[in-house]
Amino acid sequence: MNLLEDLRWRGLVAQSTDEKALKEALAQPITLYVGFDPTAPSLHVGNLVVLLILRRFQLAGHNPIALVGGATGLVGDPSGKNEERTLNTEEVVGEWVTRIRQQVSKYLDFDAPSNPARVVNNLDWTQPLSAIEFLRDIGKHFSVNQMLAKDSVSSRLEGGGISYTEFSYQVLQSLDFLELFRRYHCTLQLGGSDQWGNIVAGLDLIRRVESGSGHALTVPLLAKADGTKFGKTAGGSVWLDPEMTTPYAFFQYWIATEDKDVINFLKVFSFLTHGEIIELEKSHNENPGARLAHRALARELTALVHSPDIAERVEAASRALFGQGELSDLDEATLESALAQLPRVTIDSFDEIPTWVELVAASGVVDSKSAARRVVKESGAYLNNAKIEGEDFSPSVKDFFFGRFAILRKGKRDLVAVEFLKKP
RNA sequence: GGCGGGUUGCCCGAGCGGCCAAUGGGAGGGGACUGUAAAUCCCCCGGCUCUGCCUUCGAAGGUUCAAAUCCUUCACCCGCCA
Repeated sequence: MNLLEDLRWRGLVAQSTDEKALKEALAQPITLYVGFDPTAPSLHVGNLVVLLILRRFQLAGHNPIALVGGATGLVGDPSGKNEERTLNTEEVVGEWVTRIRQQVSKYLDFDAPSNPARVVNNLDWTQPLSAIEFLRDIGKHFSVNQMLAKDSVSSRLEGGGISYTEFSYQVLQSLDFLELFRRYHCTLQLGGSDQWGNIVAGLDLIRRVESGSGHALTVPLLAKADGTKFGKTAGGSVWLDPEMTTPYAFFQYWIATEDKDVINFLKVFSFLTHGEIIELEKSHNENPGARLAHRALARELTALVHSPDIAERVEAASRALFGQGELSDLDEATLESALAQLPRVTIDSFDEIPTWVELVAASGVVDSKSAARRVVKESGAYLNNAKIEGEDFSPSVKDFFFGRFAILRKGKRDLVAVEFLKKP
């Protein structure tokens, strides 16, 4: 099965330019790129879809380029947005560029002998351009009529309006494609399906300026089976940065995937073979309660995004803490390493142990003490897996395993470690 | 430039001098049932030193015993006319 067929099997093809031509082009190694605009300090799981496809292309022998939008990030892409975005400062965007550059690098191989990856920043060729050059050399090739017809623009004209800044975004992105075509003979751009217009605009520019041709391939915007947004939790996005979403929380996010989505997600995100996925699908259909597919998904992705080592630790923690067994049966080392994955609060004395409410509020698992109190009132508060009652309940010394650890739980799956640490 | 309409809690959206921390829906949270799933049902959903107090209804002032509700100025949005 070739790459394109594999992508189709995984449900990763939304639209492409002439399929036959693309297929033929892919018979030889080509150079392709995907752009990531720095709109946050980290990429999130939604960005992972396209990023992993880039990786799939590299594994299939093609030359991947990850473009970090140091320039476009300063302007703002109107695609898929119904409102003008507020601009971030150059310093902030610059900082994000650095971080995302590193992040993206993790998924690509820069030492591949025949097809090493590249990371580029479009600020490099956009910055030196003067306004006059931009208007004369680039702008001249764009028809405003066509620009206005683009979905991203026309929907905004009907709705909240659009600034000249965002209106110009497609020109900048087209320029990127042209530049990469010139520098590296990059002939394919991948992106989410909302990027179609921008990508095709780039192809037009390449045709006009260089009489060259290239291809476009877009990926469906990933949605959950129930139609809600993918990649969001109560706390916001699921980030790739371990400082922003801990590996444990990341693992938990995947393990809590709805049944209806789990096989699809394995196809989209995992590098498991078709055979392995079909096998998991079978076992999942026969015995969904065993959650084998969920576990595989969570393990694969945590290993990929964080590391196999971290994935193993986090999974062990998950098993220990959610296992059928008694917490008191765990040995100290197992418990300690499991708890290391959780949000934690420390106490330095057993004389006046804070209340359950105070501890949970301090952990950040709830937004306020009121919220924590509510949980107690609604009988969702647990200490070491036993339900507690009363807003002023405090753990006592005997509740600490090995004199060191107690585990608070809010609801079904939010755990907090309380650790006793002697004052130095 | 003129005339009119709007800005409410995470989102949508009622309220139009006291009974308003503010109807309703969605999102979110807890419980029951399960499998750390879905569906369903019940409950909750500004904060705190919690029978009370504090801060919220675009911003700042003002009227009043009392304002999200009235007045003034400012900002932004949306219509219609020029």
